[in-house]
Parts: sequence; C-alpha cells; structure tokens
Amino acid sequence: MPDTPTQRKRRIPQQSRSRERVERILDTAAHLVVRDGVDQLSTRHIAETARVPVASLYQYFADKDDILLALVERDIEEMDRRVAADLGAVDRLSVGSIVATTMSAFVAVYRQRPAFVEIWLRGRTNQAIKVYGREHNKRIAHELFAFAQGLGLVTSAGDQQIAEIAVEMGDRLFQLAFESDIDGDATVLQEAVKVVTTYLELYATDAGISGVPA
Amino acid sequence: MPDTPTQRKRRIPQQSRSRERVERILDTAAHLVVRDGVDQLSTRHIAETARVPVASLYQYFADKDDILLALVERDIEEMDRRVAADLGAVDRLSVGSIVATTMSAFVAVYRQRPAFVEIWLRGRTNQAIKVYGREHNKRIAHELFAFAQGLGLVTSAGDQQIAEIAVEMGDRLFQLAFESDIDGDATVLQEAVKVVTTYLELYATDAGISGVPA
Amino acid sequence: MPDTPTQRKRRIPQQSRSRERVERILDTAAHLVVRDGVDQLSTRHIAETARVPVASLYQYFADKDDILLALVERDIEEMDRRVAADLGAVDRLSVGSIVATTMSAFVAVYRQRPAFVEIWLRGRTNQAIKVYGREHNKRIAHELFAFAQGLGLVTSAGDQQIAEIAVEMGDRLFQLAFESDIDGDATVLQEAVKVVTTYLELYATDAGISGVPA
Amino acid sequence: MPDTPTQRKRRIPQQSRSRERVERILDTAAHLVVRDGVDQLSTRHIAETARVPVASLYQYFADKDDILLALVERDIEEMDRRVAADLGAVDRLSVGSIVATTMSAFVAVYRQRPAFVEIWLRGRTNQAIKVYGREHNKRIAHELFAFAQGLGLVTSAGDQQIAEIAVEMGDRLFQLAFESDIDGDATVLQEAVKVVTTYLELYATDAGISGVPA
DNA sequence: AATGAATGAGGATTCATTCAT
DNA sequence: TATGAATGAATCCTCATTCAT
Repeated sequence: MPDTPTQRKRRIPQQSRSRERVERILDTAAHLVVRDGVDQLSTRHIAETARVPVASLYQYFADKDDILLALVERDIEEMDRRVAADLGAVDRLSVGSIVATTMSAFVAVYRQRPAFVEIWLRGRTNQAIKVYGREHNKRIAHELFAFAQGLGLVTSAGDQQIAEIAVEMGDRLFQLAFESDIDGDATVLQEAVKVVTTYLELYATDAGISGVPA
Repeated sequence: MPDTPTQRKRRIPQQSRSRERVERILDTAAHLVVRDGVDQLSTRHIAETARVPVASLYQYFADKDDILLALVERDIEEMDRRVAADLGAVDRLSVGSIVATTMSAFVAVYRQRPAFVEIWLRGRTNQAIKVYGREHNKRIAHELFAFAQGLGLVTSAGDQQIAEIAVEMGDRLFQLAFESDIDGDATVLQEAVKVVTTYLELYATDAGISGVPA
Repeated sequence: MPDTPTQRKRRIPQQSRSRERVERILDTAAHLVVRDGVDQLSTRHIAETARVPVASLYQYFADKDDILLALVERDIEEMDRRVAADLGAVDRLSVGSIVATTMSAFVAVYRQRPAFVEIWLRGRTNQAIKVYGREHNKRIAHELFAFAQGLGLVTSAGDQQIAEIAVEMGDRLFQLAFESDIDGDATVLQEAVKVVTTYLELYATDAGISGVPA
Repeated sequence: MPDTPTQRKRRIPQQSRSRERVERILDTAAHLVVRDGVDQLSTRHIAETARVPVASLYQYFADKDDILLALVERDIEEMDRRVAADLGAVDRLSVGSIVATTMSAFVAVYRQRPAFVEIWLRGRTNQAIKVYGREHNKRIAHELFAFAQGLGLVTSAGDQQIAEIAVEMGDRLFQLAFESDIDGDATVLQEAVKVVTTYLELYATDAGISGVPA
C-alpha cells in the first residue's frame, strides 16, 4: 500500500444549478458501475454518458475516487438510517435480534441499490473506498456495541474489538453472498446471520441471549 | 461472471537454463507485488526489474495473469502440503482441532510468504486469481468435509455448502487479519478460529465435538 | 464479411486552432502514405512526424482507420465535384461520352493527388477503406445509371448491377494503370475507357450510342 | 513501394523426410489462410498448427513470404495445366472460345482451392506475391497471344500489351467476383467473360470472331 | 538437419488530469 | 464557473527472425 492516505479535498458545489449536474453525474456513474463494473469506470465514460465535459467533473469532484466516494456516501447514509429505524421497531432486544435486524437492513439496502453492491461489495479495490469502508465499519461497530452494552447485553469479556471483528465478518460474508448473485445467495446470507450471532453470543450476558423489552 | 473460464495455456520451459530465468521473473514479480500491490504490477515493470525483455516473459507465461497464477500456485501447493502434514500429526481429531490445525497451517504459510499475502489475500482483484481462489476454496472445503465425514464428525444436517461457506468465511477472515498487518492481526486470527469452529460445531456430532483418536 | 459495419465516431474539432493541427496530421499522414505505403502507416509514425503526441491523434480521430478515411474523404469529395462539373460541360451525352468524361475526371484527380492514389488505388488492403470504397462505387454507379436512364440512354436489359460492375471494372482498371506508374499507364488508361464503353454499349439504346444534346 | 525487389533465396529441401514436413507446413498454411485470411497468417500460427518448431520453418523456406509463394506456385501450376488441357479440348478456336475456356478453367481452379482464392485474389497484399502475380499474368498473356496470333485470330492492331491488359482485366474481375463470394459471384463472372471477349474482339480478325477448327 | 530459446522493435489505444481561456 | 484542448505515461501483447547448440 504505497499511497499516502488520501487527503480529502472535495469542493462542495454551492449553486443549485450545479446540484442537478452533480446528481446527474452521480446517477450516471452509478449506472455505469452497475453495467460495466468499477474497474471499467473512467472519467471519460462518465462525462460522455452524462453529457458533461470531462473537465467539468473536476469542478465538482477532486478526482475520480471522489466520485466513487460520493456515490458510496449517499448509500451508506441511507443504510445507516435504515438500520436505526429498523432497530427502533424491534420489540425484544437481544444479541440475536440486533444482529438479525441490522444485517437484514443491510441486505435490504443492497438489494435496492445494485450500484452500491458493485462498488461496495464487489469492487472495493479503490484505496479511498477501502479506507472509508474500514472507518464506517468501525463506527457501526462502536455504535452497536455501545447500544448493546447500554442494555446490559454484553459481558465484561466483550469489547470494542470483538464488535469490530463481528462487523467486518458480516461485511465479508456479504461480499461472499453478493459476489455472483445480485440479490445475495440466500443460503450464505442465512448462515451469515447464524455465524455472527453464534459468535457474538459467546460474549453475551443471559439478558443478551434471552433479550430485554425495547 | 461474464468471462468464459480462462483456458490455461502456459508454455512450460524445459531447459534448465531457462529455469533460472523463470525463477528470476517470478521472484521479481513477487517482489514488485509486495512493494506496489497487485494492481500496479505490469509486464513492463517485471521485465525491466528482472532485466529481461518483455517479449521473453511471453516465452514462459501465456500472459500477465499467468505470471500471477504461477506465483500463487507455488505457494498454494506448499500450503496444501503443510495442511496435510499438520493434520496427519494431530492426536485427537475433532471439528475444533481440524479447524485450528488447518487455519494455523495457513497462517504459517502466509507469514512465511508476504508476496502470497499480497496476491492472495489483498490483491484478489484480478479475475484469474479470483476464479482460481474460488476453485481452491471449493476443493479445500470438499476434502476437509469428506475427511471429517469419514470420521463421523458431521451430522446429517451438514453438507458440502456448509463446508464451503466455512472455508470462504475463514478466507475472508484471513483477508481481514492480514489487511494491514503483514503477520496477521493476532486477535483477529484468534477470533477467526473461534468463529469458524463455533459455526461448524452447529453441524457436528458428539464425536465431532469431543473428538476421536487419529 | 464478418465485421459489423464500422460505426463512425469521429470527433470533429470545432476550434480554428485545432484545425491547423488536424490539417498537419492529415498532411503528414498523406506524406507517409506516399512514402511508405498504407500498410506501413502507424499512429506512432504519424505522431512523430507531425510532432504531435500520439494521444492527440485520438482527439481528432476515432482511430487509425479514421485518419485514412478522412484523407480519402477529402479527395473523394473533390473527385465527385469534378465529375459533376465535367459532365455538366459535355455537349452531347452518350454512354461513350459519359464514360469518357467521368473516367478522365477521375484520372485528373488521381494525377493531382498521389496520396489518394496510394490509399485508394494501391492500398485498399485496409478493411475500412475497402468498405468505404465499395459503398462509394455503388453510389457512383447508382447516380450515373439514374442519370443515363433519365436521358433514355439505357435499354431495359441494363440494370443497377450492370452499372456497378462497370464502375468496379473501371476502378480495377485504374488500380492496374496506377499500380506502378504514379501518373497512370497511358495505354492502360486509354484501353480502360474503351473497354468500359464497349461493355456498357451492350446495354445502350440507339440514343445511348449516338448521344443526345445535353 | 519502398522494398527493393525481393531476391529469391529459397532453400529447396532434398531429403524425402523433409518433403513430408514441407507438405504438412504448406497444407497447414493453406488451411490457416482460408480460416483466418492472409493478414492473420503468422509463422507462429503455422508452426504451432503444423506441430513443427518455428525455427524449422526457416529450414525449408527463406522467410514468411516464401511460404505464401510456395503455396501460390502449387496452385498456379495446376491452373496452367488445366488451361492447357481445356484449350486442347476445344473444337472451334476463336477469341471468344479461348477467352471463355481460359476463364472458366481459372474459375474451376479457384472453386477447387479456397486457399488460393484467399491468397491470390483477396490477399494480394504481399509484395512478393504481387510481383509473382504480375509476372504470371504477363506470361499467360504472352502465351495466349502467341497462340491466337499463330492461329491468325488477331489483327495487326493487336499487340502484346493489349493481351496483358486483357489478362489483368480478367484478373481484376476475378478479384471482384470472389471478393465476398467464395464461389465467385455468378453475374460478375458472366459479365467478366463478356467484357473481356468484347474488348479483345476489337482486335480480332474475322477468323478471330467466327473461329477456326482446332 | 534440427530446434529451444531469445529478442528488438513495434503495434493500437486508454487514461486521469491540467490549464489557458 | 465552465470547458475545449492537450498530453505524458502507461497498458498488454505479437511478430519475424536469428543463433548457439
């Protein structure tokens, strides 16, 4: 990994006129990523397809990676919102129900957004995306861990890193499930939930196993 | 998976004189992969660094992928041998001991061969390697499953696909462990064994849990 | 003919600044074609000779063929204009005078443009040029046939394909005449007119033979 | 045409063992030419397909062109034999019957030997073949002209060059006819005979028109 | 006579990015 | 802010031929 950590430098467009263009660029990029894969994505392709001059891309985005990143951010936010919402609707909170709910929220978003699957699960080649992904996984882990701990579901043996491993594990299993099936291989998804649950229950209190009312 | 399965067509050099050159090319490629990553590997880089004309690369290898593949094959074979040897030395065979032994054999080889880590765990961007990797994982899964089943360690609920998922899971967890630590993050590795074991024990007989004499 | 018909995709430069460069590129290409033949023409040669980066060629032309095609188009247009003009100046229109006028218009342009001879008559190896040539021949045939038919010079036995054959025949005879003589072998040219005329008169009405006032 | 006229330097194999190999090489080359076209023919392809080391090709042939030439020579000889035979079988010799007989002998051979069509009619790119072709056409013209003149079929206006033009004309029309139809476009072939005959009859005596007993 | 090995030269095309306007 | 134009650097791969053995 010879690259120095990418320093973000995106110029955020202020004008409302540009907003439309930015959206069109992102939509186009998403479309192309789904059609051709991340590796085939090029600035020229995006520009031509979006009917925007190549040079203009650099008005709105620092570089090519930045476009991918913007794309990912859109979907990540949606995913986080959905997880929060779905967890809020759970009756009985246990390690099992938290895992199941969270993971199925992820799956729902993946199924809804093929471009996200392509970039996030299949094409995480890009350094910037990789870093972003790692950070996001950490944040998710942190939040869920704090949440579960607050409810007394976790034993003293459980710690932050266990949570991170669980999240990363889920992430990798999603990659596996969606690798060649755009809706995610059903068996793999099912087993994924099982394995993450079984693993985390090693660090669960009795309450963590049986659950507490929400 | 739109690509037709790559048909191998490597021309294997017979003469001992060329053997040296082939080795030099492979060593160079390994070096470059470690230094710059798989994606940065180019025929030109290899040729220049190995002080060999680009055209000569094509004497020994069908194409660029073939070089990577050759690199991987060297190490995969070593890994498979090591797994077989280590399993042969186990006293008491259980799902747990099989998993632990196999995984630590993998880790031992990874630690010994940084280029392999780079290509196999970090650089599985390359289509050819991906395909090769998937096939290898399947083969490993098949063999270990047959082995465990033969010993009566597996219940009727366990099947081939469960084994494949477990292997893929281990594979992904190795990717995670070695992602930013060339020796593999210790905690992650430890938890990886735990999680795979815990998962597979869901499909283990009593003998699978307690073990049988080798 | 396994190739799908080439879809043109030339990017036409708008600015006057680039006009000069495009002209220089085309002139260079013409020069090289005359000096080395069509088969020896390479993007690198053109770029180096025109002192233009190779990448810039692709600003103005879709690919190598496109350069050749552009070269040819310049001259084809000139040729077509000349044919029209010369035919317009003929007093008495007969199969013979139409053939003679048309063919000598062609010859005049060939003599003026050695690069055209090289590409069009000698270098019709190139698939793109071949296709373009065939289409042009068809168009010429179609127009001249309609013209002659409108004047009542053609019997009912004459049809489109006869005209096409005649044009192709003339074309091949030009190839022959200019094969090793940049001005066209005089005897061959003379006989070419004779042979095409004699052939077409097989399908001529009396008026076609004796002619009608223009 | 920058190349200096190719100096022949073929090494003719003496051993009978080599004969077989030479034949196999030629047959392979013919096969490949038909399948892929002249431009795609490469020494490596030939060698691999014929299961002969590339270097060995240079035992039997001076260079790549030489292979093509050898291929052509085989078929040219056959063609010449056939023309002679067919002309010998004609009852009444006239310009018309000579042209018709000769041309249909050519067509018969072309139809029998697709590789010949590919090289000779479609792929006459190669300088060596071009030169060889021109010489062959001249020889044919010379022989047929002498033949017809000896029979008193030709007026004093007819000369050697007329004959050459007629042959070349026929040659080009064959190219046209076989360009996209491996059996030769029927109409074009028919018209080709007509046009060559009509042309040559311009230089025929009365006997040349009506014919003389063989 | 036969050949495994080696290679210099060249092929077309793509790409992300910059900059003068 | 917007963009047409420009480009250095790079990509993988093929080919005809030679030569030491």
